Amino acid sequence: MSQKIQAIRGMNDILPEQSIWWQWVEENIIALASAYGYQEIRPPVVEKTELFKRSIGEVTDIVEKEMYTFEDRNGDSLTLRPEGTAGCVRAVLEGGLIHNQSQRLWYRGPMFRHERPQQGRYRQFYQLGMEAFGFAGPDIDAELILITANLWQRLGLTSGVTLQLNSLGDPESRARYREQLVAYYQSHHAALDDDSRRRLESNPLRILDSKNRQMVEINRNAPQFFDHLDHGSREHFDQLCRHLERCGIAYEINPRLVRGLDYYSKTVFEWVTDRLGAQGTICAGGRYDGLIPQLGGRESAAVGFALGMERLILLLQQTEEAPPLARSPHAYLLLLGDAAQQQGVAIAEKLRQQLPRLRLTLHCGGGSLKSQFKQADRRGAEVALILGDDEVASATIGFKPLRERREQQQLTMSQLHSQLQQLIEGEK
RNA sequence: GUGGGCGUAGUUCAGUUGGUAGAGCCCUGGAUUGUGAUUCCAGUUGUCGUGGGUUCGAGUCCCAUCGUCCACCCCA
Repeated sequence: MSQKIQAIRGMNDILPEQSIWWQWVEENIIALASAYGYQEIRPPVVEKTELFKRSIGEVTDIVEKEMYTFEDRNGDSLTLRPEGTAGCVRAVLEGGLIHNQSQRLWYRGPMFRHERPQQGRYRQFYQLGMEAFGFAGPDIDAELILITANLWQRLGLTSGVTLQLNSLGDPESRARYREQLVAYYQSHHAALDDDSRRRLESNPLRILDSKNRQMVEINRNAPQFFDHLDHGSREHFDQLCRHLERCGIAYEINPRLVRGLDYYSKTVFEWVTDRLGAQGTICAGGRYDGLIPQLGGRESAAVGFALGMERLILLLQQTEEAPPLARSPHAYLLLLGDAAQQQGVAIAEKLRQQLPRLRLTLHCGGGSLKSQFKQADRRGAEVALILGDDEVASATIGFKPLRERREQQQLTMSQLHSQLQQLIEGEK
């Protein structure tokens, strides 16, 4: 036997036991998206490397060491997308979708980052994102947050997640604040840990978010961003809070909430949980008005979020008592004897043609009736349909309910048709 | 990139101071020659992650390597 080939580290198979959960979550998201008037957009998984460098920021960890970058045959540098917003903005500009008009869009799909895998973090991971273009006010910020809150509700996630909010201000006030912060930390340089000294160069705002206990004291006395917020951003933020309050959405203001990606400004938010180990953020987003001109478009407002599918599903699996119901077959057709085996495929196909919504599994491969019944039961079928020599001779089919106490019946084909129809209409 | 835990059947795991590799579940067949989910009986399943070393003898001890999980960094 030759060597087994394994999947790549951090890139997992979603097996049927798991895909039930994925389908359930995705069905809810799709329903919500259309309920709020968002349309799906599907940009490619690969883009020019330059796109991510320009949008995410040259000096971020993602761009510096986590991207799957390779050279195409013609020498272009290409990259597997590490996040969804950049490609989405590129597509929207290229397609002319935000030329003098607004758009509400959503996307889903795999993202790639070369990081060490751990709980809730993988090299190929799935994000679901929503982006709104051309809306400058806090109403749309509120709408996006409400969509996520609505999603948790539909998924039965009534506790364990909290909403954190912050404002990063406009670029000018953020730059001013950044200067003050750098000055503050430089005056306490000796007290900083190694990570914080490094962040002082790369992303000083991140120091505020340090997990190191040693940093708690020094961070407490650091200048507060809220004191440096420009009037417009302050007003925007206050109105967002009022909207959320009127909708009964609880939130916490977290002045240390900073986004890793360069393009954010004004509103930022995160949904966090303490039930997933080190990966507490299941959904994060914010406003990025500056990104579109950065990618060559005309000045335009933009706001969006992304949620991590694996993290959300992990959390749901810890919270829900039972997995969502699988779409088990309505009927399982058992075949016994040569005559039945010869006709089985055609009979099953005819039933599916007549009843398009019927979920019918055909027993393939023969075996004893007993073992065929076992299969029917294990697949979760509502009824077993029995076709043997007797049935072929009398042009009937045996109909045995497996989930309720009812006698087995011998039915003609037209009786079978109406029984199956009842079964289909009987669900939900 | 850094640190720690763990690798034994499809799966969950046991395996004594080093002495011929086990159990539950799953699966297959039978008890019932055409009736599942309960019960009883029988049966299949292994490069003990891989390579090397110590030893009369290694799943067990040592070294290396790979994989995996968790954490740091960073992020959804």
